[in-house]
Amino acid sequence: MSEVPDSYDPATIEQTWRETWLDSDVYAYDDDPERPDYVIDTPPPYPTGNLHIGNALGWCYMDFAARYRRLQGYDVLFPQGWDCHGLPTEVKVEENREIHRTDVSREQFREWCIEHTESQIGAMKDTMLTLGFSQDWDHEYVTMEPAYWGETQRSFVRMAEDDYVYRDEHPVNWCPRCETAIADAEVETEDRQGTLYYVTFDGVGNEDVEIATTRPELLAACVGMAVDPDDERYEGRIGDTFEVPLFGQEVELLADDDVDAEFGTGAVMICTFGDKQDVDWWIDHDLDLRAAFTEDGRLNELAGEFEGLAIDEAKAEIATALQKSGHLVDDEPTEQAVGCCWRCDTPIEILSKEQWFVRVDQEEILEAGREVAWFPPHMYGRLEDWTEGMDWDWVVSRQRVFATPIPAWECASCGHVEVASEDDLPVQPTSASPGVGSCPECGDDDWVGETDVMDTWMDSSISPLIVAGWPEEAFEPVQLREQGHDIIRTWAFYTILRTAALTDEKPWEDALINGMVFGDDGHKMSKSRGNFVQPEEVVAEHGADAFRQAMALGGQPGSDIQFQWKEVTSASRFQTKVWNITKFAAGHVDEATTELSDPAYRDADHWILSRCAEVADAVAADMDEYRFDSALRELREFVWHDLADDYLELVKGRLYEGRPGERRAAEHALYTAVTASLTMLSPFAPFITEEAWSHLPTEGSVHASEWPALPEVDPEAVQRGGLVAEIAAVVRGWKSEEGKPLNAELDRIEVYLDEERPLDTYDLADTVNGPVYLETGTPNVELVPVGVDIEHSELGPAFRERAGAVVGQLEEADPAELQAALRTNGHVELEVDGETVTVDAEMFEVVEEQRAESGEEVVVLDAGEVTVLVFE
RNA sequence: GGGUCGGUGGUCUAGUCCGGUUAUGACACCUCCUUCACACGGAGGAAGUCGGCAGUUCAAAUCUGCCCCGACCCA
Repeated sequence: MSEVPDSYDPATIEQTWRETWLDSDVYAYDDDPERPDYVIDTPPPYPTGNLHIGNALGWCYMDFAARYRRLQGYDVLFPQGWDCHGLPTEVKVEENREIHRTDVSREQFREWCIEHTESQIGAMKDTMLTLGFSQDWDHEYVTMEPAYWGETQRSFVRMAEDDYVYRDEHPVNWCPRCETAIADAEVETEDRQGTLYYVTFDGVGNEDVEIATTRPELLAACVGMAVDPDDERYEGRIGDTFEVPLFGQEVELLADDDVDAEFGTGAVMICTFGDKQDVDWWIDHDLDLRAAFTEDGRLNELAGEFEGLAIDEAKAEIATALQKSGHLVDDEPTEQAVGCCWRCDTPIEILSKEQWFVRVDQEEILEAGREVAWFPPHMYGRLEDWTEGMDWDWVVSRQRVFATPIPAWECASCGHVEVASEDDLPVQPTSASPGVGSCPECGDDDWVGETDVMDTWMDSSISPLIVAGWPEEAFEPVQLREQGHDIIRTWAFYTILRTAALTDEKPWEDALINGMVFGDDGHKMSKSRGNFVQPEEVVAEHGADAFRQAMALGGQPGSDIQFQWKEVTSASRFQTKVWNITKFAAGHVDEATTELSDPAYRDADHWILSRCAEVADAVAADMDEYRFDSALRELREFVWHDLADDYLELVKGRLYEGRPGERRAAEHALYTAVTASLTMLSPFAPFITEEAWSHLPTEGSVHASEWPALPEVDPEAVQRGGLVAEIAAVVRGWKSEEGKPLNAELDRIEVYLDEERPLDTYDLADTVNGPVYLETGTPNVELVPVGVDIEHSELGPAFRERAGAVVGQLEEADPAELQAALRTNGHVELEVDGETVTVDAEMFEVVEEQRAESGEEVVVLDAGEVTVLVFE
């Protein structure tokens, strides 16, 4: 406890707590067998050096959950990993050092990549600390370290033993710029403007046929032609032979249902390979393989005079040549969907290559996926759609350097492929030999180490296993995975696949999916649009707590949210409120307050404590469902209106000049409500709540406190307290309307209750600033019936189709007459459509307005179930 | 072309699953109020065809169908 400064300055206070927390163990995972675990499979981000606002949203969600679970008594493990391997770093290093990766040794190149990555990690970690995320940094993992990638290798070895991993030649997606195979998930379809060429294929002993293609550069790889079997234009032509223009190979016309007769001329050429469709036809019709492209996207010797041309050049030159030779009939612009490399946007090719694959067992993945609780639930659909649409196995080998080495060797003598044993790991097969010694097939010992490395997703897709202590410890699903919906088809998909393959388990209990963060104008953030916001900018302006609150309130988790500066403004104002409440409370409570036994609570105290208990339950229910938006809204509502506006105003009198027993009870209730509020707010605003906590007679950190569990209180007292609060609010509202200061003195007020109740007027008198008299019975006022209040749920079902007419009659009738009839008969009778209907008392209420009788110097106020007379 | 999610005062958002007071709150705007935690406050006000059209129902922001618009995913 100490003097509370008048204003709260996030910049200095947040920095102080950041440092304090780093040196403490408030966020440490204790591995305590007494408490239930709450383990988060934190995303290991790619070390770009910049934690953007979209990342920040996901980490806010995890941090809210982690902090909430700690308060609930869980032993929380919130680790942080870094997914280091991959192409972007290789490219960056090549750029920075002005080299090509093949200019230096693999070892040297890896070294430089590691060096580069380390500095990027530092920058992102700083942002995480700035934003107040509560990871346990003793549980940090870095995938480029042998300790990690050795486990990636182990997972590979085990999956090879279980026949999930195999090596084979198969057509794969190939990025000619990155010069590596890539998986389906790494191919993004882009709509591009292309040209559709109409090309004549000369018939060999029969009529010519015209085909349509967007890719004349593939003519050298043409191995067939196809039409729809039902296409009458080609009736009787199936089996005819044609000569491929310019290149001369002869191909046959096939019939296949998959040909779209509407497209172009209805005839297409089949090449190895233009797209996945070509691969299907190639397999179905058992065609030749004519590979016309090199790995760097040029035509090879099959293309004759066009050899060495890049794809774009080849397209243009071959089109020109077709025109000269008279084979180009026509061309027209067309829209086409082009598969591109998601890292570099280069259109991909399909090459047939010897590669390593992971078998995709769709049913196994879906089964595990269904066992996970998805938040929101429809996100499971994304996984299902993607999984069901998978038609190729996952190609996991990459022809790159900075990645986990594939732990395998090929025998130079007999071609036998030897996968490492677990005892060899971690291993660099390019510089070590297999532990097995000589080749088990031929006995030779001339090993060639595998130079291919693994897809980076092979590293990150075992993250839940790693954080859970696999392989030393038997794996059990961890509690939470948080990630964006954009990577369900990759990270979520691969993680479920791998966890099922390696452990036969689902990876997580809950999968919480965040949406994307858009700019203030509702568009995707981009520098060119000028709507780009960095988390650091927001922190500099209003502090991390305000940023975090804005993230929580942007929308419910799962939906895309717009970053709104006004949410930050409003959060900042709320924090001022919290600060002032704390300042006020700190002036009234001390250590003795906390030790008070059996406080002489008055009704207002019972009321606020019971409200607080309700809020604690409601907020916990929201937090359990990851409804951070709704949780924080409820908390703000309570703290601002119930606690500050109503309760504080009610007990000021007692606190400033009450008798000791009653004063101490108010102090105790105030202390209880304020500290409970701080605890509940601490997941959202960890800094200000910690600072506020430290100014109150509390112990330790707010982040080590317990979720409020307030005792049940007498419901009667709560009800009376609520009434007192309402009366105070009504009088306050009236004073304001009259233009009076809120502390304006009143002669007296009279409170009329239906029945005699021991309403606690002590606090009320101080608050309204005048004596309070409790009266029973009817006040000396005029009651003027002014309208009706229809109970639709009673009246509607009773009259069904006539309900509208009945309501109309009731609303038009003179309220005074309705009331008279009701008092005499207990019901009213109305003429509806020439028929007399009876409307019972429970179907409507006559609304009365209370007015002072003429000439009286009194104001009548209506506070729900009571009437208040104010005498000035 | 298929699928998913969304369309609520000027702006953003809750409510929609499970139909029934005056449709929630924030920001901005207007009026009034210095009061011993807070004017970064308090009390009020104005502002909404709940995307459109049909349907179901006594009753629809909420259920059903179709359509329009937007975002994303897939082809």
